[in-house]
Amino acid sequence: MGDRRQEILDAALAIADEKGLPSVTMRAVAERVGVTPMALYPHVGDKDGLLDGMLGRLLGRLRIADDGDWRQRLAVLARAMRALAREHPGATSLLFARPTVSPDAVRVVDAIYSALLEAGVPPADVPRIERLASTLILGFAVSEASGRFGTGTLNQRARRGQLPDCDLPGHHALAETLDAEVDWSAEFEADLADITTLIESYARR
Amino acid sequence: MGDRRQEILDAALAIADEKGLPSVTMRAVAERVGVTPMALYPHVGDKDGLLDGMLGRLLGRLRIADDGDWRQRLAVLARAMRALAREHPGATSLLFARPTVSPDAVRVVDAIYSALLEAGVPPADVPRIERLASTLILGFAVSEASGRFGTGTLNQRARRGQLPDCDLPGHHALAETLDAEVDWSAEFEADLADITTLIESYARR
DNA sequence: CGTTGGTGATCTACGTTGTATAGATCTACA
DNA sequence: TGTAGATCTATACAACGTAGATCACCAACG
Repeated sequence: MGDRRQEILDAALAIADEKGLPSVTMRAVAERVGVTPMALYPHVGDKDGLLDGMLGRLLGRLRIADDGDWRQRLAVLARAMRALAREHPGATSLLFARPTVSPDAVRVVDAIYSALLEAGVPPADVPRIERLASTLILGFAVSEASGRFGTGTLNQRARRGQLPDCDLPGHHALAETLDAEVDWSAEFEADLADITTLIESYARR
Repeated sequence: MGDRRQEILDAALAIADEKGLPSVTMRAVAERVGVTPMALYPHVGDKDGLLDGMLGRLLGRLRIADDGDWRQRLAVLARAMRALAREHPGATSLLFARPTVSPDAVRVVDAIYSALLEAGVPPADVPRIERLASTLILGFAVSEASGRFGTGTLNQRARRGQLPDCDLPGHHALAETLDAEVDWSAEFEADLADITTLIESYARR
């Protein structure tokens, strides 16, 4: 029974990957599964249920390492999350759109709790630091996948050309830096390093 | 001409605030403005254009302080962003959903650039730190508005009850901490302080 | 063997959505 | 007075999510 459900969710994810989230309609998913639209309802309940299920399936794919130092575990988890977002850019935007409390999501949160505790963060600070870290990691992944970070050099140039320069002193001062291409993987690693040092600073109290 | 457009966008924002984003339909907005649905099209172009316009109007409301120390300016901007998100929770979810490059958005980015430069962050690091800070601030605002952070104590209890405790060592170890109510304003200020110290650490190189 | 219950898929239909297209109305200037 | 441009309206259509009724199957029991 859960077998069919997985099949449906995977079909929905595939459609989102290929043609974008708006193309994920009950009819399209049904056709892909080889079934009538109404046949989906016993399995996912609802269109919203389908989207929630997609998100759950996404988080379910996250492999949670349980070996190694807390730094390694955190890094592995973060990189896996980003990889997932790049693999499924369409579905990634759901991460900030709906408040999922699926078992898979809780499992991920728990892994971060454990890492923070092992690092030595005071228990009273752990929930907040977890939210900070996951917001940053998820935010990065979603921003990268949804294009919020800008789609490259072209965009940067267009940005500056679009408005009178005199109104944008910051952009003006950074002109040459902004024209350089961004290595997003390097940026992600740098952010991860910043999170790690932040955690270490909390552990030293 | 832009007058009518503003009126339309404000009507759409009002509907989103009152009845949620899914209730923002062309017909509902038109009725609120006192006009036929098709009359909206010359002004917003499209349904997506309407949503983009709503986001732009939101960012346009952000007052950007130009007096005071960079710390103060950053803090004022961040708090204004959060206040805006709490005022318009429905429209806030658009922030991570669509890659807006409106003049207003660029203005905000530029304000952060200026603050970072004044703080003494090396120019090569400024764009990344800006993305880090804005991702965190926006992520917090969106998470709070959309309920991703969990809706309170009830939710935390439900979370732990939902799964076998043995599988969740982190939650188990933090049991009493997780039952405490969260002061979201205090958490936001703490995050803001963490961002500030991070910026200072980059300025010291 | 026939009957029964329950599980899942199907068929049809309805209201709502975004929007293409064509026509109506008003303003301003010659 | 007439004409061009801008703005709103009327009508229509395809696609969407899904309620409701029906139907096919298949194990279990008499």
